[in-house]
Amino acid sequence: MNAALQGIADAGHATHAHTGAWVAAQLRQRISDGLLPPGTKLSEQTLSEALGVSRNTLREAFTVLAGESVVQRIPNRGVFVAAPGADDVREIYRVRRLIEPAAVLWGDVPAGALDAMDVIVDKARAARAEGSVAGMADANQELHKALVSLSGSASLDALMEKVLAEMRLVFHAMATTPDFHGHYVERNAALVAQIRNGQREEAAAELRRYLDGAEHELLIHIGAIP
Amino acid sequence: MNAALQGIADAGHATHAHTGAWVAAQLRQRISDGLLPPGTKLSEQTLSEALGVSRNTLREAFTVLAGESVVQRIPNRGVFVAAPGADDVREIYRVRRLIEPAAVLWGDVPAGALDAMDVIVDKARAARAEGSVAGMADANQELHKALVSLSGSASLDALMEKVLAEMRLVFHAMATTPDFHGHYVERNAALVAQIRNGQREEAAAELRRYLDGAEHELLIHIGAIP
DNA sequence: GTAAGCAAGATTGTTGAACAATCTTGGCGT
DNA sequence: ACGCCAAGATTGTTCAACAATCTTGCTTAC
Repeated sequence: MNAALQGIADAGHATHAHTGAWVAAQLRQRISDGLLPPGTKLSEQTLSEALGVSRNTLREAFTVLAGESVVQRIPNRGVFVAAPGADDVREIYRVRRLIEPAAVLWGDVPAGALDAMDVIVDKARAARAEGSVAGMADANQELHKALVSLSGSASLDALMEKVLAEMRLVFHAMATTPDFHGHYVERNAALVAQIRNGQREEAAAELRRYLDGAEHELLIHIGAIP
Repeated sequence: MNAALQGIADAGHATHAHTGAWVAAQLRQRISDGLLPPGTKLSEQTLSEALGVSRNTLREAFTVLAGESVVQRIPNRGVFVAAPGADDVREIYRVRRLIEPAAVLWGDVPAGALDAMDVIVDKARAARAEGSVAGMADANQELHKALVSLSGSASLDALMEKVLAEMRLVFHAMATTPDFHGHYVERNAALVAQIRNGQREEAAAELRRYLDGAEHELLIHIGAIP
């Protein structure tokens, strides 16, 4: 049995409203944390035994995760943890480059939203100070999620969440994880300041340049651009 | 058996790669066409017999459709065709008001895209000339889908498709279906002309006003605004 | 007469087993 | 080394069963 699956069965086992949804959540977490790296095959028999659920219920969870593109289903071959490639990275940034600046430009900023973003920026600075790449990555994702949430739309929040989950898969697929985020800590801070000053258009334009650069850097690192 | 289900079993029955996906497609179609109106209960036993599939496979289809918000699942109560309310309408327009103008503003316009839009506008005019409300509604949805596709993003296309499907449910839920779209035919045409002229910012701003008005009109009609 | 409470029936949630279809693996022969 | 074929393993789908929950209709008390 895969070591990453050990102990899943022990975690809170009270009767769950929807067992299928619970199984999906467990797998989503394990995948997001990198315990189940991209490309890993998720065997029905192994997993159903490890999780203590029937194959049917597990397949329901697979259907949920496949709908979220967390997992790829190949007919008669099985289910694999999604392994995003260069095209997926480009698609991720197409989405981000559209909804993030749009939320900055047209979203309304509720009281406290900017303060919350400042807290996130401080968290990123603290992580940088102690050299925590993971901490910076988390803070970065948190900030960009907060930007999209200016839209006030749950659907866009969900789309952004899906996109960021795919970003985590991209990072997990990389052999070495250099510090992409260090460069962006202060750029994020400047962005928040611009929004606070009401310079929406400038912030949106800057954010688009920012995302262009980030995409380019990432594509170079995964070898899609020489 | 519900009359809307008659004949489903007869439609092309060759072995399907994924029966669950096929069942989901059948139901999605029936719901989108209004044969299964919002609020309809989808009984597992009835449907599994009508479609000639097992309850397990049907439940897999339900999981897919629930993930698309086409259907609402209430634990131990069953599955119902989604019945969007005023809040859902507001959410729909939050999304549209963000991604449509953003695609107009920042998308790149591939050769032929504008001509394709002109064709759609002509289709809308023809539908209006012969008084076909359904024809105008279809053309309208097609045009706005084309606007979002300027983004070049499959994810945003999918989100727009989901949103428009929800819009159809809203219309199906209305007792009377007045002509919302007649007013917008020429406004759509003007929008395409602005894009053709390179007046992106003006087009985006106009589109936002347009969507504001449409949301307001719809909310009034469903009685959410006095 | 109405409302609360309860029992019987129906529906959903989950499991286990079974079988067909397809894929993978290993050995075989050329 | 290469292709081919049979055996085993895995997935796709169905069926049957049972527990948990909901619905319905009846009874009973006030």
